[in-house]
Amino acid sequence: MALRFRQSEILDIARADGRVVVEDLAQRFGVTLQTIRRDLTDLADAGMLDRVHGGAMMRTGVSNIGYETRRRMNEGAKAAIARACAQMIPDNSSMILNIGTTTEAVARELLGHRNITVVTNNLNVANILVANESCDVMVAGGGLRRSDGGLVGDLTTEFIAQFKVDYAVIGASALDRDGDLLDFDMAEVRVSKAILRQARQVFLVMDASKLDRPAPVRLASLSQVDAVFTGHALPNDLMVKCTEWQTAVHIVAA
Amino acid sequence: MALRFRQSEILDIARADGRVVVEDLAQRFGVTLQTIRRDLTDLADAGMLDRVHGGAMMRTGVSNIGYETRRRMNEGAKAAIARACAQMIPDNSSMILNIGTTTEAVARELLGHRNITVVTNNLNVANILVANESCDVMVAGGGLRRSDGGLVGDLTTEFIAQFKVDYAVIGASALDRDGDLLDFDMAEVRVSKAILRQARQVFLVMDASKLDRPAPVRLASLSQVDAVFTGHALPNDLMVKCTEWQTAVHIVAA
DNA sequence: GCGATAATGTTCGATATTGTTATATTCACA
DNA sequence: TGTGAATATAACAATATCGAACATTATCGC
Repeated sequence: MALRFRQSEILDIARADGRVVVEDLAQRFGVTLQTIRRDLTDLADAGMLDRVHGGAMMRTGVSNIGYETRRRMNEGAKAAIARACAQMIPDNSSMILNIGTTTEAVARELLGHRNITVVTNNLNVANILVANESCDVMVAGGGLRRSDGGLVGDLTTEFIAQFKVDYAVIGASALDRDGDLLDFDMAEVRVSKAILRQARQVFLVMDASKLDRPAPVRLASLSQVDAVFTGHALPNDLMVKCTEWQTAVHIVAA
Repeated sequence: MALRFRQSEILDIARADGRVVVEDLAQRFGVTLQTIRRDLTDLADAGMLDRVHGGAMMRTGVSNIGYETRRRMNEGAKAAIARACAQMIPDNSSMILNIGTTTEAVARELLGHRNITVVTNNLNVANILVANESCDVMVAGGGLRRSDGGLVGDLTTEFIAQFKVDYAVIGASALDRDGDLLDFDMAEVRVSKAILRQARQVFLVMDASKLDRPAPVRLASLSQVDAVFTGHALPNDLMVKCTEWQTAVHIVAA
């Protein structure tokens, strides 16, 4: 998009004040409200501003918004998947929960469990489980990623290595046709690998949106997973492999 | 959700003060109570605030009556102390913040600092500083204490030992006449001792209620502290000792 | 100058926000 | 546990803002 003269000035003002008001701009530039609105919609479409009623504002920390959107996505399905997974986890057991909005849903479903120990590198999981008095929460140390409340890094990996738990409940960004679990971030994957090593049983929770989409880093194979909880059936060839691998597949209706 | 102007300001205020009051906001923005309530409900629905009777507060996760009471105690004084302390901490520096409602107040005052690294064993501090995009947050791993969001235990101590920072900002439960800092919990004290070892300068923040009351575990001596920020003057004999020890004492008016 | 194209202005129905009022809830205190 | 005050919710009316369609004006290449 070729920035018009006025538009680039609007951006300057927005950067300085954090926000702009349609009425003010119209007056300042001596044009009609409609013209300013057109400018703002253009700028918003180009992703340089967030349009709001009456004006526009600088982009709010992309992080939170993106995370909120992801959290809302498939909310019902995630809750159902999480419930199915939580039902397989008995009281008086220990587990690790990693990063991901679906594992957070599992944490919510664990609020009623008694006498459990949860190790997590997800700050949101910790915040959720504070409400369960009968749950020991161990927070893994590490650098806080503000996009999703994840704790990642070598220190996190080392921390995880100190535990040995009954269950690992993990999410993944993607699952490809070969049955490989994929993710976007190297540091996060290192932590997740450590989690797999430290758990006697591994549960994968994953909503349907994760099926067959690309992500660069390989985390593990479905063969290393004891049970998958997901919303839609897996492709047939994968189902066959799962049988070979003795990986239980739980398809959960929302 | 597209945040309205007012809503994003409300969020800023909430982040700075930890909470907002419907009546105050209505007055400040010159709108009716109903409008503010609608804003707060929206923000709460979006998961950015927790709605409470009469207003809203930042989500702490830690919802504990005792903790809330402590946090409210001396609120104004704590904020003033925290501000004085934060002013001594420059941009581009690293620091450790430990457990305590006063250190949390310091975290709020650090929301405007640029390019800082904060290591903390306090989940609330981490939750607060998520809002500062220009702040690297390292969360120390360990067992989560739900009474105050503190992370404690040997793992926490080990984690802390891996850092070396410019400043330690610590709170203490009590300060006795000899200038000894005291606390209630052994595990927490071990962590705090580790924090002292890993910092080049030590700041103690403490509201007046901590003066001269009993607590069983000795954490350190004022002589190990570089500067104290507190609300009321220390007893005379202690002031003399502080001069000997070259411990700066900043008395902050609320 | 002329036609084509882009930018702006004008108008108006649709939508979003706020205020107002009446009615429920919740809280603090006895 | 009950009571009054404070606070919250819901419904509706009054404004303000928006977006689209079309008319008008400016700009550009020829």
